[in-house]
Amino acid sequence: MKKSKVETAETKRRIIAMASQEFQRNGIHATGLADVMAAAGLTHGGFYRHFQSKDQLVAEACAARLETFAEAMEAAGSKKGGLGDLRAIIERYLTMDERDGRTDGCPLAGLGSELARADPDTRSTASAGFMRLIDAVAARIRRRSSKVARSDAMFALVAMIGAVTMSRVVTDPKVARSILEETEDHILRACGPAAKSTD
Amino acid sequence: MKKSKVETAETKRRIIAMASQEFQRNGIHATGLADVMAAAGLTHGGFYRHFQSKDQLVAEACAARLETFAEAMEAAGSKKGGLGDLRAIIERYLTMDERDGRTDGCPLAGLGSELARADPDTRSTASAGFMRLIDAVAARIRRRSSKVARSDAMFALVAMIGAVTMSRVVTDPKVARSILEETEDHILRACGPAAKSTD
DNA sequence: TGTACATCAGTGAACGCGCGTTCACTGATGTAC
DNA sequence: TGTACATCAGTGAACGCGCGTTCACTGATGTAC
Repeated sequence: MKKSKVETAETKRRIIAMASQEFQRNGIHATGLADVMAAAGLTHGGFYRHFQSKDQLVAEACAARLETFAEAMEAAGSKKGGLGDLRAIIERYLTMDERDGRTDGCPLAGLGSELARADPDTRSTASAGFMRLIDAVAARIRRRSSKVARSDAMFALVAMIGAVTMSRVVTDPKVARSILEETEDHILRACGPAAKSTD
Repeated sequence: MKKSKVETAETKRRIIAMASQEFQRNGIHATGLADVMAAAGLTHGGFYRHFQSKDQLVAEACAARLETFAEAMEAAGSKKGGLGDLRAIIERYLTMDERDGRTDGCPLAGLGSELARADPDTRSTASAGFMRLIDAVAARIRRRSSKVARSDAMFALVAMIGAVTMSRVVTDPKVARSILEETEDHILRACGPAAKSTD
């Protein structure tokens, strides 16, 4: 039962989408290829018509999710017009919906320590996504130089990634919420329009 | 070959120490019990004389490493006398040695996304360790109220955890170093003695 | 203090299971004539 | 346009492997007398 090129591409896209969802929910190591293929409505045997290895799927799923997530961030930050709103981006990231997996979450927070041990391809992909997110955030920070804005954006991102991760580690939802809220306050104070700065 | 109580306790301590090391290096999922037992100089069969399950080992190893790491932080922050030095604590955390596993690393950064999916016991243990680290950092931050100091300390910690995690994801060591250095600058600016604050 | 016995830390083989990967096969599709 | 054939996406069984866990066994220890 050969499929048309369009169908084949659509199937591959669906496998990647399901993989990215399962990895985000259960982690990379804990997600089996059979789980992913079943979620895509296929049997596991067909996997190798589309990918050379699980590692390749991990890299492509990571890239796809970073793409989706970066678009969501850029959209959230552009709603209010002008240079865009830093607060809107941060509020989209630091929510209980993000913590509890009710949004298309950030793979850097969801898979951070697993990505740190992933193969070079996946880490390169994740690095590129990180840089793109930095640019998206930096575009909403007004500073004398773009270098300073990028530095502030990088800091805001690592703080958000750490905050979402720790909000998930912590068992008490109230503590989780306060981690997210306090982080938001601190980032806005450090990087918002009125922040003191070295520029 | 029954062992004395002292020997048994020492063996268990050694298993936990080796486990904490292997988990930190390779991740929880990727570390097998046989690896841990071999590192402790034992065969895998004896594992269940000391633990009920791998989950229990994970919880105890996490607790042990957090204890060690918190002590190292407290010691680093106390060297220079007085209330202690925030900068010394941050400098101990945000180093390439920490990134590359040449120190007794922080399990919150090393295992973050895996801990977020761990069983409740392990997450409770990790939460308690996180709170202890917050206290250690807060003790080096001068603010009008201890509540504000704790809030600043929490923020400094999530930023450091995110920074170390991302410094490991990123493939280029120069980028990794700059993430660590810029994060240090930003935290000192946000939480250091001269920081503007809401208190 | 000396003897007999119960305890139990540690060994190493074995358990069932799920993993990533391979493969012979099927049959609808795209292609060549 | 119609026919014959090569392609290849997807199936489902099978592969070797390592996992967490169990278990019968060993033998040095602690304990009871």
